[in-house]
Parts: sequence; structure tokens; C-alpha cells
Amino acid sequence: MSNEQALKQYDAKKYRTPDGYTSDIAVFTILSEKAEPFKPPVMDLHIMLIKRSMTDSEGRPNIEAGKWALPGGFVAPEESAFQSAQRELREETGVSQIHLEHFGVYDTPGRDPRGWIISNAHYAIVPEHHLASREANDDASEVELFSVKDVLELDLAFDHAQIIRDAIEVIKQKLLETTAAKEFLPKEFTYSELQAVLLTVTNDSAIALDAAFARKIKSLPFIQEVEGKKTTRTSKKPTQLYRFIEIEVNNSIYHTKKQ
Amino acid sequence: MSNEQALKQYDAKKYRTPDGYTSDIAVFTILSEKAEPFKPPVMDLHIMLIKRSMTDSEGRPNIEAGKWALPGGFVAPEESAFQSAQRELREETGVSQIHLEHFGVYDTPGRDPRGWIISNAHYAIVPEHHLASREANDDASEVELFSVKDVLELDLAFDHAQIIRDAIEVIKQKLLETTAAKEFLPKEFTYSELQAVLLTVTNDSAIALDAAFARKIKSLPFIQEVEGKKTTRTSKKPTQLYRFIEIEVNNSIYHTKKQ
DNA sequence: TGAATAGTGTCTGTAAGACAGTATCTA
DNA sequence: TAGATACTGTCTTACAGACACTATTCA
Repeated sequence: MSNEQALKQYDAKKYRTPDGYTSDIAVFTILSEKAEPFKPPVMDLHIMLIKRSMTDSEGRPNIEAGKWALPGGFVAPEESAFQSAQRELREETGVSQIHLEHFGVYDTPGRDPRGWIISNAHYAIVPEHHLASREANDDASEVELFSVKDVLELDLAFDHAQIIRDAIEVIKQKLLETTAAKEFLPKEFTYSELQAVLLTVTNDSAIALDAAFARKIKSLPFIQEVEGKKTTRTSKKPTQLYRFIEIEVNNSIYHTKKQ
Repeated sequence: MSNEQALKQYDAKKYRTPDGYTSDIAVFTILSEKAEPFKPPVMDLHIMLIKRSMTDSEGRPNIEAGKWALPGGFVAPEESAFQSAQRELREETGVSQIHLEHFGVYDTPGRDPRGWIISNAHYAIVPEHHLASREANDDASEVELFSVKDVLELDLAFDHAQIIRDAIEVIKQKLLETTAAKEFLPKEFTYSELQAVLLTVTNDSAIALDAAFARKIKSLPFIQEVEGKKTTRTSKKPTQLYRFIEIEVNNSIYHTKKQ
């Protein structure tokens, strides 16, 4: 009894099938406010949204026209949603080789007025400088960065308010529970730069207090001092540079962090 | 320009659509080896699989017949994959109200010979005693529990080997990085019972050594002593009982565990 | 010299890890 | 009383958190 025999008799149309499969991407970046010389950065976490056009490519009225939405699109049968997200991201921002990860599926019946459409949601971490070129593009009026603090006040398409809420929770968790902060930073960074990234998602005193964090960074097993290398980009006093090292982080709640 | 107008002109058939949307469930349970009186348990993590029948309900040869597979099935248009997984789980095991969570999507082109079929994968944690009845069922010959140590040596249907590999990684992580272990335990438990659950996924000495773990359990912020309550089910000397308390666990790699 | 950033010194307390010793019960 | 499990005592070492103090540079 082979699969060939079974396939011959299989009829996909027997079952009701979805009307579409899409990938949506929550693109996060960090904008540094007032990058004055000899000043540590103050950062704010932003998410990239597009404004849905009033008409589609063929000139007909568009669904959810005029609303803000996550970039994304229909997945083709010959690709995975992840590949689709990579493609969309490259098309939208010209950026490839960046951190992209699945974080959820949205399939509540009725979530899309066009029918039974399943969305596979991803988040991406794009360093600030990669979006500089993007912002200067032709259709820049249709693409904008919003602080995660007020993005949810917008008029958002479909169930994207929920997806964005979830994405924000996910990136907060990833920044604090994994070494994902390195995706926002240059290869070598100062304690105050890492601190600025983390302060976009937490207010904890252990991170917010300079002296405490400057001391802590030296004991973190996944961060290494770049010996003898300093910079003056954040202060007049030359500051020690650090880098992330590739080790597995033990995040067990039953273990000590010390490794 | 309303959505109604736009919808009138929308034609789902313009795009190629998926041939199916399924939910698969990796059902985990823990079996206690030799539950002798006055002995702490020795546990082993198991996963529930079904053997695909040779013919379908209409007597025709089945796809991937005779292979072992995750329970699951086609999602109906009026439900979410999560609801579908809940339903399947109830039908398969008679259990509801258990821990069930999405952990991934499987959509690689060609993963299912029947066509473009997207699988939404979940894992479930089912305490041992809930499966006792299940195992006595009529079609028990088609359902079996396998130790996660050797489940991957089976002949598995579709890409279920990959899904199961991922599910095992996920449950290992969840057991160590969240309080999910409570789903396998009675409400009140001894240190050696919690220890036995954790030892199914780690060998770390901080957990494996009795004295160390007996002391550590008292300092864990999410576990509470049940004052004055002891049991003799694991030893002749009455043993202190503990329970999980509902607090948010701070799992940041930049913070101390102390809360 | 003052202002700003980046640290270090020092103290107190908590906890980890190792290992030996003690407590409680059943058969 | 032996044997098994469940702890506790004690010691050493490490780091966390708080707060004051020092270091380095530019304007």
C-alpha cells in the first residue's frame, strides 16, 4: 500500500481550504534621540508600519484602505512564510541578513474580511542605520516609524493591533531574556549603549543605575571586554568597549546565572 | 470608500490558496517508574503518538499509512488552530483544561505529499493519571506513549520527526525556564517529586544533588512551603510539602533571580 | 576649573556549593 | 537496629545593591 495509490484517491477539494496564507512582519528599530558628542545615547524603540493605499495595483478600492498595518503579504506556494517574510523585508527595507523570527499565528475566524486568511507573524530587529536609506525612498510617505509607546493609538488594519501588542511583548522579553540586544548595537559597544537599549524595555534599577550596571556588565558571562580598546563617543573620559560572545545562556529559573 | 465596496471586487481565487490547515499536538506526559512506597519517584518524559491506519474512514488507502504520527487534524473554517487542538485533544484523550500552547508552524513546500498543507504545532502537558483511562480505550493499539529518548528512532509520518524534535526542545526549555513543571505535579508536592520532573530534562548537579536541591527549593521565589503539612509518600521520614505560587518570574539575563 | 561621564572602594547581606552530620520513620 | 530519605550545620567564596568617592577629559 503505497503513498502513490493513496494520493491518487485524495481530493483536496473535499475539505474547505483557507482563502490565503500571509506573513506579517513587526520590524523593530531603535532611534537614538539627540546624538550629541560625548553624550551617552537615549533610545526609543520603534516599529515600522505602512499605510495601506486607497486602491490596489489594478486601481480598485483596497481592503482596510488608509489604515496603518504591518508590512507583509501573501505567501507563495513554493516558499515558506519565513522566506516570504525575508523577501518582503528585503523589498520593503532593502535589508537582508537581519534577525527575523516567527512569534505567532493569527487565525481567529473573521480576522480578515476577505475570508479565511491565516497570518504567520514574525518580528525583525533592524539596526537604526539600515533604515536611514529606506526612509529616503520614493514611497516614504507610506512608511513610518512609530514609538512602541503610542503605536497602539493608531487606526490599525485587520487584527494588527493584537499582533503588534504581542510583538511588543515578545521583543521586550527577547531583549531581556536573550542576547538579542546585540542586534541593535555595533559589534563593540560601551556599557551605556547597551544600557540605553535595555532601558527602552525596562526601568529596573539594576539596569538604570550607572554604577550598578557598569559593574554588572563585567560579570555577565556572555559579554567580554575588548581588551585595551576604548572610545570617547559617549563621554569625554574614554570608555571601555565590550562585545557579545557566542555562548549558550542558561536561563533556567532553578539555576544560578553564574556559569 | 468602504470595505464593503472593496470586498465586492475581491476575488480569493485570484491567488493560489493552501490545500489545508492542520493542527498537530505533541502530548507530553511523565511516567513514574516503580512507584514503591517510601521511595522518591524516578520519572521519564513521554510523548503520545498515534499509528496512522492503513485505510481512511471510507476504506481507501491512507497517506503515510502505518507510520507513527502526532495526533491532530484539519482545522475547520469556523475555529482557530488552538481550538482545533483542544478539540482533538479532548477527543483523543478525554482531557480538557490542560496546558496547551502553540510552538511553531510547519509550512516547508513539499512537507505533505497531499499538497500545500500548513501545520500549526502545539504542545500539551498532561499529568500521568489523565492518560490512565485513555490507555484502556478500544483503539489503544493505535495510540502509544514513547520515551522522548527513543521516539525519534521510529518511522514517523510527514515531517513529524522535525516537529517532535522541536517540541522536545521546547518542553525542555519550558520546564526549566517557566513554572510549567507544576502541570506534571499534584498541587502539593515534595522536593524530590519536583526534582524528578526536572531530572527528565537536565542532569545539572544543582538539581541532581539532594542536599543542594532541598535547600534551593526554599529560596525559590515562586515556590512556597505548605506550612505544617508533610507526607510520607516518598520516604519514611515525613517530607515537607510545597506548592507553586502565581507570581511573575523574572527571567532576565541581566538581573538577579532574587526578587 | 567645572561639568559630565565612567568608573572604583567599601560595606552589608544573601546565597551558592561542597560535604559532613543529624532526624525520622518502617520493617 | 539497619537502612533509606530528608534534611541541617558549617565553611568558603561570590556577587548584589547601595552610596560615596575618584578618574579623565573638554570647553
